[in-house]
Amino acid sequence: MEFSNNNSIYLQIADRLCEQILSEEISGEDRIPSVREFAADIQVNPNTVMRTYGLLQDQGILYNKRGIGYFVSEKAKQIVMKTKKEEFIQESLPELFKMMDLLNIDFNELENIYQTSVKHQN
Amino acid sequence: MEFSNNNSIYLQIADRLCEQILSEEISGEDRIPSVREFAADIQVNPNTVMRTYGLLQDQGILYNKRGIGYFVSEKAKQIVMKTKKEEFIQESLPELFKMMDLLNIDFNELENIYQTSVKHQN
Amino acid sequence: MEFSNNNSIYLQIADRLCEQILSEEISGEDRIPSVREFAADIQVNPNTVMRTYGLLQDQGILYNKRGIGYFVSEKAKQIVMKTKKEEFIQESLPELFKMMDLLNIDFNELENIYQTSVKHQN
Amino acid sequence: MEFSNNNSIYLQIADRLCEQILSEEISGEDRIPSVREFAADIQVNPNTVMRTYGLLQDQGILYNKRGIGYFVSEKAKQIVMKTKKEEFIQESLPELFKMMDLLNIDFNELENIYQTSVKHQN
DNA sequence: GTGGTCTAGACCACC
DNA sequence: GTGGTCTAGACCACA
Repeated sequence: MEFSNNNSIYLQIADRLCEQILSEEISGEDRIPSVREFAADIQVNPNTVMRTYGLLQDQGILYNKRGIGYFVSEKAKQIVMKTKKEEFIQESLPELFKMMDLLNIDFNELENIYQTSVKHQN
Repeated sequence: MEFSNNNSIYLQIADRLCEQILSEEISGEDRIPSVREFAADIQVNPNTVMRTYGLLQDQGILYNKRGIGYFVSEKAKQIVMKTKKEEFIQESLPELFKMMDLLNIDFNELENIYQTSVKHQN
Repeated sequence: MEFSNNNSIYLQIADRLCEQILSEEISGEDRIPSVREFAADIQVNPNTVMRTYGLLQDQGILYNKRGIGYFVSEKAKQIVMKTKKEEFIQESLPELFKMMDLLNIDFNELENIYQTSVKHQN
Repeated sequence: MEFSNNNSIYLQIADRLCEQILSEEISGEDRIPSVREFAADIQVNPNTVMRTYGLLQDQGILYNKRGIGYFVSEKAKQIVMKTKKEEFIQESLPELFKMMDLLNIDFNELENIYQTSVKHQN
């Protein structure tokens, strides 16, 4: 796994897990890899993974069975959905719209780019 | 001037100057405040302002007349426009579309939010 | 390490690192000393070393692994070579030839000085 | 007149005057423009020109007749020649040869470039 | 441990 | 007055 330099690694890992939960690649009650295993897998310091798991646990997205491992909680998708949506609407979008204004990009142009990008996904 | 904690101060200052260039509050060949003056103005250490000015100079947005001060370069707006637009299209937009996909937000919904936010600006 | 007064310290450090890269004392993927370590080593403030590392990172000569340290990038030698060679041919040489002209030094004389200086290196 | 950012302006002016003396564009006992006149001519602060004249006066290249102006001294060319030649051989050349070594440029290559540049002057 | 940022204060060359 | 550099020391997030 590759990491950008803008964001801290443990947050990038968290984001990736959240995406997998949203897209249901992993879902309620699945066991996720152990800290060490995951760390080895993505070539990262175990402390870093620990930090990710801790964060997601605090948010109720993961839970821990002592001695066994970490699991995706039943409400995980719901929580992630809510959190991300709030963040998206209240933080990302306003910034985005402001940028569009400064760059003189109107909504039609945005729609064009969107249609194009959707086609490319097929 | 107030600063958020997510981003370093010197970058926030840079962003602010770029916005002023885009909105033509300051434009080609204008002299901008001296390092010390600006620093006092926004209650920040001169070194921090120096860092901002240096960064923008490296990007060709500002230039320096020795012993006189910093000036907005003729092509400043053009450079800022290009840089920010690339960043927007290659980084912000893909993330936006990905997020819309994951959060099940379709384009109509986005447009609604956009229209609302535009109204609020007036 | 000793520093001349003509040039700023952080640039002299950068030059030294570049020379070591050219002469392959340090090469692709090597880790270089941490900011603090290097600073202590050459008796200079950490900020000054930080500035050097930052500069070389901007040029693609160094890169950073978060929390681990700075490394010489794979293409470092290539980049340094290209940069320095351009600088040499487009700036140093024209000045050299102009100076030779003004000082009435012909090419044979230059060659003599060169041969002498080469001998002294052995 | 345009100035580079690497060197202080007053030194660039001094260099230019020295070149004109070496090439005999201006020579022994010529009167050179007054500080104000020259400053206006090259669009520079009079203090800066003052500094140049002062420097060259200290080196015996210019002399001043009070109330009349600055003049090129009789031995000007001789002095400039000696000073520049020493500087050239003891400072510029060693640095140049070191660079050639690091960049793997041998003397033949240098000669080729020289021949080419000489042709282009004709 | 690593880098990154910021402050405070100093000194210098230069215009 | 201007920028430019450097030091000392602090604090923080991160691996």
